[in-house]
Amino acid sequence: MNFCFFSVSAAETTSRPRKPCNCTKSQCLKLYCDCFANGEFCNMCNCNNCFNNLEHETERLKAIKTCLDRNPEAFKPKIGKGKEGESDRRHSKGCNCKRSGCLKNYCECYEAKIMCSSICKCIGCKNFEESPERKTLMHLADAAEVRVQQQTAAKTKLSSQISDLLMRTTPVISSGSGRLPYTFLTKEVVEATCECLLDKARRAEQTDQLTSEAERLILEEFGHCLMNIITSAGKAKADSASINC
DNA sequence: GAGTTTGAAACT
DNA sequence: CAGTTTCAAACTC
Ligand SMILES: [Zn+2]
Ligand SMILES: [Zn+2]
Ligand SMILES: [Zn+2]
Ligand SMILES: [Zn+2]
Ligand SMILES: [Zn+2]
Ligand SMILES: [Zn+2]
Repeated sequence: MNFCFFSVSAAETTSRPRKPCNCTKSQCLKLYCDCFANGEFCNMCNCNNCFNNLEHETERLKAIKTCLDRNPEAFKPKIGKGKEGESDRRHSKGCNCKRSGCLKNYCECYEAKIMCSSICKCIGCKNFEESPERKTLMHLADAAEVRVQQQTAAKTKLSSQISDLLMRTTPVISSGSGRLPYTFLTKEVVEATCECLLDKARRAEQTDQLTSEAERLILEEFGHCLMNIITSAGKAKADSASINC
């Protein structure tokens, strides 16, 4: 629904997007910092007293040496895995979880989307192939993914139909009155809007228990749709007016 | 957004 | 090596 096509411009033209860190006490020179741990400089991060940059080259190299001294494999390909002959995707050291059941992102195995293995020393692990808890979680996860995709699809459809209609009908609209052209309320737009709202309703039905809250969300979404239509109609009128003058 | 929970990394 | 502390992120409300 929002027409921002220019959002991904300056950020990652060359490198893949990395989540910015928020370190405050490590100066991004310890493995606590994900940027540093991945052998990368901090870029577009929210850290304080960051030394993980070219301006602190000396300190940085010193820190790297310290880490390497503690663990020579500290900066190795990480999750030691890949298709190395037989070695499946395995965590190099295994996790040591005690309270997460290895089914939350606290667990490095789960975070890497891999099963725990024999080298893990976790307690109460539910992150193994046959685990019912794990399967349930997976189901819920991709169900949510489907819902998001449906919502996105509905919004895209509505947007495209509105702009489509804008192209097709703009030259014809020339009513000089102060009213907006109601020709926008076509079958297509109404259907797309209903689809959008229905999708929102289905989503709310499964997440929010409170009916009043669900109604509020749907109404809010309707407001967005209506705003989009009104704005488009207004633009069309303005355009046709400028053409006539 | 504030506060809590968690486990890797660091330290002793 | 084991026990403790520190840390930043994941999570909860
Ligand atoms: Zn950092
Ligand atoms: Zn960073
Ligand atoms: Zn930093
Ligand atoms: Zn784990
Ligand atoms: Zn594990
Ligand atoms: Zn586990």
